[in-house]
Amino acid sequence: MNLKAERGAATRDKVLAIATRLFAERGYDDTSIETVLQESGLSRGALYHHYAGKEALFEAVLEATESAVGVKIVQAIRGIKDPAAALRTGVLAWIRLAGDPVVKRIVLIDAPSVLGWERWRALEERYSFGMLKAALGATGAVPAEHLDLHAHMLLAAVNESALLVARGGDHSHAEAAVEEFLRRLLRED
Amino acid sequence: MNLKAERGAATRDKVLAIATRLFAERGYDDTSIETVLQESGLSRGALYHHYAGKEALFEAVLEATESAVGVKIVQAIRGIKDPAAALRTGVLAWIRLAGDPVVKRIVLIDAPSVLGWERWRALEERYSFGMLKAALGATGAVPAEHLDLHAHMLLAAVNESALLVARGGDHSHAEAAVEEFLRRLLRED
DNA sequence: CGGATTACAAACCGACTGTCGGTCTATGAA
DNA sequence: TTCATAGACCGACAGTCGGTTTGTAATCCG
Repeated sequence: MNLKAERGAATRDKVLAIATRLFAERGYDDTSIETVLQESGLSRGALYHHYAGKEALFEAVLEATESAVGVKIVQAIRGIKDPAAALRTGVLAWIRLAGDPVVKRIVLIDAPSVLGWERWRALEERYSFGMLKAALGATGAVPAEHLDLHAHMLLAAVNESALLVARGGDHSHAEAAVEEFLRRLLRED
Repeated sequence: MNLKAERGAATRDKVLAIATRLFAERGYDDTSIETVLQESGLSRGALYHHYAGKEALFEAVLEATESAVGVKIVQAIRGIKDPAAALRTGVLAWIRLAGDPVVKRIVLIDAPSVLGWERWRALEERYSFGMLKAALGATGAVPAEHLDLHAHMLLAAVNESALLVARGGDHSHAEAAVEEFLRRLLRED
């Protein structure tokens, strides 16, 4: 189980990379399996052998993207002791990452409607949301009974500003606004 | 130009009502024009005569929904003098309205990916966002240079909690959390 | 070696969106 | 009253797309 498995994995990776690019460029709806097939030189049968369908392919793309983003955010806050500082740093890192058109389109725009809100939420729980909730909880600035909801609202707020930045807003101005927003939420100053 | 125009308007309204229900129940992708035709008893040609395509039909549905929501929110805050109270009341009203599956699915989930983020934003500007920005500005609690971004973040946060409630969360608990969130943002207490 | 499994190929199917030529009828001017 | 026009509506059709099925070659393993 070596040569075959490796070939399969290589094919999956190739399709994943191409699909990621296409989904990011054109969005889910306007990306046809046909195009993925053409650009990868693969046959229908091969693709459907590795992925159950278009939606499953998108889910794999989403998962890979979220995972990559998660790793970068962890790197950004590594070594920061003060919980509030870690939260602020992580949030700003996330905003910069979400500026990437790939992240923007796949994670923030298409994911909820393609997977359905429920499944999207479950996936977010394992990535951005999970991290943010932990970081927010560590600051102790929010009453425990509201932690979950506040984390959700904060993430949504941060995602929105990330989209605004990606749309072409003033980067540093947006970051300043987010920092102010955070200060108010944590009742700092 | 009376009988004809009326017939046309009646047909448009009928299609709009049926499409609204179907889009809300099944989502944009899983709603076929075919089904809309069946349920309305209309022909393909007739529908495409009134609406340029599936996307245009969705946009009309979205616009009608947003408009109806806007009217209800205006009613809810009518007569309230204190800006902060008006903001709080409007936000809570919006959360309750967004609990409606129709609003949830059409406005909050499908709209961004169907219209594309840009066009969705432009439409929101004329409805929920516009109102919220005005209300937030009236409180004077947020520095002018951050008003726009704070309004965006606040709306996103509120929308998220609306989705959480619609998903089956504790209604009153969520409202309490949102009120707490708002107090912090406005630096009240 | 030989059956089982895996990777891939290609023809094919049903469903769907959008187009196009055409019909019917209300309207308003001649 | 007549008649040209325009808007409402019809249904066949083409093209595309997602997904299925059947088939083949290579690899793995007992």
